[in-house]
Order: sequence, then C-alpha cells, then structure tokens
Amino acid sequence: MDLNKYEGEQKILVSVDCIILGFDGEQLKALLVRRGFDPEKSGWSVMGGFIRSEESADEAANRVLHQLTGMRNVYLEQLYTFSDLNRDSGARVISITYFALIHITNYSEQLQEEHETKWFSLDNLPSLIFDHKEMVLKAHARLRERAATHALGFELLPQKFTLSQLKCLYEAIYGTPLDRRNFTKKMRSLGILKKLNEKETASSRKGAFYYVFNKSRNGNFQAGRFKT
Amino acid sequence: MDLNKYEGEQKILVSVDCIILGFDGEQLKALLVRRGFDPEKSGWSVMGGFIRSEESADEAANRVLHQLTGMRNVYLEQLYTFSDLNRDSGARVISITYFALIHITNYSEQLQEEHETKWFSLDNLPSLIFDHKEMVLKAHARLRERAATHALGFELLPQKFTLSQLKCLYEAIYGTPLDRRNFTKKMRSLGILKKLNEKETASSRKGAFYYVFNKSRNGNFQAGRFKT
DNA sequence: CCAAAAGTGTTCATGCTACACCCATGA
DNA sequence: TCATGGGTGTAGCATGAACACTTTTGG
Repeated sequence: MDLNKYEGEQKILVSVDCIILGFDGEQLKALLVRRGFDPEKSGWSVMGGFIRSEESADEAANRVLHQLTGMRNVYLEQLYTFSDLNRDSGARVISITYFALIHITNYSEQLQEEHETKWFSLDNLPSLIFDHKEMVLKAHARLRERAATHALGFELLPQKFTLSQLKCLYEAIYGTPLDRRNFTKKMRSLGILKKLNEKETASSRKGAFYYVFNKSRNGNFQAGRFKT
Repeated sequence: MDLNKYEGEQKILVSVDCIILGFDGEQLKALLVRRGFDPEKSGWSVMGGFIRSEESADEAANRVLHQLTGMRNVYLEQLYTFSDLNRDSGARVISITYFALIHITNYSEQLQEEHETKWFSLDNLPSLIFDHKEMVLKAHARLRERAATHALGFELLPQKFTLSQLKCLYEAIYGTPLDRRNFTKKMRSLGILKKLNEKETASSRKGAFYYVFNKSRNGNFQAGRFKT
C-alpha cells in the first residue's frame, strides 16, 4: 500500500490492452488471443493484463507484449483509454490501450499455438469481446494517421524489402490502390531508402531490387498522403 | 463495491485532468487553478478530480469542467493518459487527460476569483505541479494537429468574428505569422464561412465584416496546413 | 489628407495525377 | 517468344507562396 494522501477516493481496476498489428505482404493483420478465463472465456480478444502497482502503463504494455511475443523494443504507442462503466462484464475496469507494430515473421506458429493466438485480417475480424473491436478499429485509424507523418511502415516490413512490398503495405494501410510509378517516385524522393545490390527473384522474372530503410535521414519525414 | 471477477488484482486511483484552452483575441491561454490541498497546496495546476465508481472518464471530465466553469456542451477530447509511478507525490495516481476549448469571454472574472483560477498565456506559463506542464504542452500540440483537419478554431472564437481575428487565432495555434491575403483566400474557399452584413468597427477605420461559422458545410473540412 | 486596417488579384514554382513505353527473364 | 512484373519519364493541372495596389474613414 502506498502512502495515500487522497483518502476516501475510490480506486479502480486498470488494465492495458495491446493491439498488435502486422503485415504479411498482402494484408494488415491483428494478433488476437483466445481468452482463457471468465467472463467471456474463449472469446477472441486483444492482449491485455492488469497494471500492477509498481509499474507504469508503458511498462505494463511492454510486459504484456513481451509475455506473449517474446519481443522487446517494439514500436508501441499509447492509443486511447476506454472507461465506460459496463465495458467489461466482469467488473469496472478502465483500459489503457496501446498499439504495437511488429514484423509478422518474427512471431512463429509455435508461439501461436502455445498462447492460442491467431492473426486476423483487419478486413475480416471475428467477433471480439467487450469493446475490443473498437480498439482494433482505432488502432487502424491511428496507423493511417501516423503513416502520413512517420516512417512507421518500416516497422511492419522485413529489414530488406522491395518497392512492390512497400507499395502493398501502404495500400493496405490506406485501403486504396496506389499508382506504382507515382508511389516509387515519391518514396525515392524522400531520401529514406537505400537501394541494395541484391534482388528479390521469387515474385518476378526480372527481379526487384531490395531496399533498406535509411534511419539516419528520418528526421523530417513528411510523406503527406499517398494518392493514386 | 462491484462484483469483482478479477480478485487479487490491484486497484489504482484514477483522476481526470482537463486542460482548458481559450483565446483572448491575441494569445492562446490555458486556465489554471491554484491547488487547494496538499501535496503541492497552492501550486498552479490544471483542473482535475478523481473518477468516481459510477462514472466514465468522459463523464468525470465533463463534471470537473462544469464544476469550475459552469459550462456544458463544451468541445472536449481525450488527450493522453499519464501513469508514471511518481508523477503525483501524494500517491500513485493515473491521470486521464482531456483538452477543452472554450469561449474565453464566457468565463467571468467573478468565476476566476471564486475558484482561484487564472488565464495564462501558453507562451508564458508559470511553474506547474507534477507533470502538468507536459499536459498543457501536449494539449497545445494536439490543438495544432486538429486545426489542420477540423474546424476547431471556431470553438475558441465568439460566434461572430472577423477574418483578422480568425487569422490571429491560427497564428497563435501555429506560432507563426501568416499572410493575410493567402489566409483569407483559403478560408473563403473552404466554404465554411458565412459573411454577415454587419461590420466590426472598433479596430479599424474602414471596419471589417463579421463572419459566422457555417456548420452545415463542415463535412469534408480539410484545411491542410496554413503556411505563410 | 493621412494613417491604418480591409479587401482583392496575379504570377510563379512546386507537387501531384494521369498515363505509356521499354527491360529482363523463366517458362 | 511471350507473359509478367520491374523500372523510368513527361505533360497538364491544382495548390500554395510571394507580392502590390486600391478602398474606407476617423482624426
């Protein structure tokens, strides 16, 4: 118990929930987990846990993320705090949500089975418990916002990637097709890509050059929107 | 006590803090209050209160706002949740912050004295308790973001206003001077202003037409940034 | 008649959009 | 040799930036 100078005030259960997003090369996906306890046992939910008295919400989010994915140093950003009285049918719980972007390939099938988790396309989500669907939708919306001003997309792609893959990613984020020529032109003009001498040959006869993200030049990234 | 299916989990004190912003025709200001209790008694702080067990954070924020300003139906948006362990020296408190935009003229001097509150320019804030300065800065940053995509500015101006006043407001929001001609051209092109037949004559010989905000045409507001 | 703010228009540069042609290669 | 995805360039258009002149009227 901490020294409490605010006696008489009511305490509340506070959880963190992490909406974990990944990209499989074609679609944006969210990593959902089958809930292991009541209420709503075995319903699909995002990953969460209660905040402990010795940790901040950021720390709790990182802990939850690490427990289920084994990952650290992941892109993690606070999203929104949900506090409706009856949002959780088990008790009054306030949930601070975070969204995380991970390299989908780093999350093995083995881990999926261990934790009863599964990737779902954002276009085809299952029924989710409580207000978790709203959380996922808000995460997608935030990703769309961020993509215009931060080079976030790179958190979702493997270290080296082709311009086609990058284009697919932005199409998935915005939900709209982009013009290949205009897209690559703009991307190259931003000066945040470094072309490698290596080609990806699996998906085309000619082969497409790999690129890596040039972090040093990321200071003034301003992509605006990508249209057409 | 609610029925708690999550026994053994720790509860935490949760407060809401409202960063109230206004515009006096020249500067953006924040309404701060002298704290009336320990710890940090009589330090400047934003307006806050603990969340009660029968209200959501949104409801709590509206309650706090109403208590101190008497206003309802104010623009109020959730901002960020602060949760560092030692952010409040009295106890471990998680704070869900909101920012509010009000018409500064609606807040009388009488109310200021009653509640020991005062308007401070965002450029000249006093020393604030805990992490409240960070809250105010985050509110200003959010206002800057929103001003580009929502017609928020109108929440801060009186019902009828001149283009000069509107320009001043945007200059205060962005902290940069704007070109009068380009600004008015763009504003008029957005189709969200309605010109009145009435002039404001106090601040110029010629007199400037009043405008009102045309709410019906606010569907697809996209101001982008205002530069130069 | 002059100072001070208001109202309006033109030019130039930049960036976005739309669109077409050639390249490399495995089958 | 041909189908498939990869790479690049150009012309037109829209938007933003820079900038100057006229109008009104109280003093």
